[in-house]
Amino acid sequence: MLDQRLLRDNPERIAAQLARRGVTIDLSGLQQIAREERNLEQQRSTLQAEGNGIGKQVGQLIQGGANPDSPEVRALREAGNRLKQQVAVLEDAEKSLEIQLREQLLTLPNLPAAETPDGRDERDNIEVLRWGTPRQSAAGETLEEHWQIAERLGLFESERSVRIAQSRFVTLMGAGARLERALISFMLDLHGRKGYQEVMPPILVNSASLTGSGQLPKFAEESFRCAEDDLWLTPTAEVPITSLHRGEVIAADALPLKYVAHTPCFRREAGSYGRDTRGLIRLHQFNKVELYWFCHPDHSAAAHQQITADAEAVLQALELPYRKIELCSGDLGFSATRTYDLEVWLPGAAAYREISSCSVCGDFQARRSSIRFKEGKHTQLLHTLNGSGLAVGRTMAALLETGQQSDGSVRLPAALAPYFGGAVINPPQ
RNA sequence: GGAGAGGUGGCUGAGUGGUCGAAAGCGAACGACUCGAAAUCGUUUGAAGGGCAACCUUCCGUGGGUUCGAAUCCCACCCUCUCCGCCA
Repeated sequence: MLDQRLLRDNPERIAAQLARRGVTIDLSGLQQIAREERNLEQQRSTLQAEGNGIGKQVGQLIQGGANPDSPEVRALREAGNRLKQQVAVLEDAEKSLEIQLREQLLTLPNLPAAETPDGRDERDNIEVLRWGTPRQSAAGETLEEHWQIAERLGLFESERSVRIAQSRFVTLMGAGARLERALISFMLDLHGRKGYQEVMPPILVNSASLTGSGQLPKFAEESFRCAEDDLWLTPTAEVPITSLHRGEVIAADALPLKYVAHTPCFRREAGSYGRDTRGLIRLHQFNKVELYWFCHPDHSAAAHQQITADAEAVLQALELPYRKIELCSGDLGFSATRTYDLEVWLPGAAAYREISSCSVCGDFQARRSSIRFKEGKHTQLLHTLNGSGLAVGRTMAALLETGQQSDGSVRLPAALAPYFGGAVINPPQ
């Protein structure tokens, strides 16, 4: 959520920044509301001060022995009543403006950081670097896509999963299930050694949590919902982790708080009919290991570099070639001010695919969730960052395509062997 | 699901309808003592909004109500805890 003071004083600046995202909006109406609200607040508080004075007078008179029914006291009581009515009217008007204002502010995305390059959509994103040598098919060699490999090796069931749930769900089987588990443990351990505290949060989250991290109110159609209970299946661990400290004031010297969590993530993938229908790339339920920082505003830019490096470290340890993309202003997610995407090379598909997104959200989520820190006497909003480290299913896809051998087996990176219990997946006998 | 108890500041925990934003303790900050530290003593220490200085308003789970005045009384809701039942 954006700062109301900035809205009152300088809506042009907000509009200019939102324009970089491709959001054109006239904020003069909102500014009016914000100013009118402040105006009412001032009037109301003056009247309340008057009323408090009357209350105090009455109290003193009665304690001093005055008759509660004396004309003097009665006159004061009547004055108090009149004030109370006036205050009630102002209060109602003020409250309705406040609600309007908040409702509308909650639908506005975050402002892009100064460093974020301008652009309209993903075509304007900037490639920052490439790591590793992408595997290309040798002469006469055909590289399979991961779902072909997985089917051949019996790593998952897709058709039977439709029976269990519906399309876009898979059941990992045998070595496939074991590899998923190995990857989760491997990632958690790797990040744990770098100072991230491991957490396993609820994956059903309430509306307040989704609002706090920015998924509501605008993106309700992206999440699965248990309507009876005001609970939703979390689309990312970013949601429960943000709310882990919702409403708190944290001591400055406790920052940064760094968390890593593995959770299943649930997304409706509305509007992606027909895309990535096979395999592990786009599912309603997938595993993800998420990195999350609560940090001091002065350190968030550096933290963004670090959290991205921590995600890259997983790809490097798994020997998976990737490239790092900086998103342009038009391609940023709702809550982000600046984002790096990591795209892993899929040799079978001969394409880079997103496997991690590392964003700094400034105070946007902190304001929605009221998460502050205290430094000396001052309490102020902190900054939040999140990054996938990594999306597990897509990691498996990359490993299968990268490690595929001409004999039909798949070779896994050495780092994974202790977790998986071997470095090769062989075809079934 | 049934019965009971309770929700107060960073934490623990008092609170009779009338200077209660709230005792006390802990924690924290500063100062004194000390070569330094501990201990001790003293002072300070909640948040949001508005003016941005004095100051004003609001906030004791949430929302209503009674009253000149509510942390305190009334109503509804939410949540937590304990016991029982059920259950991995």
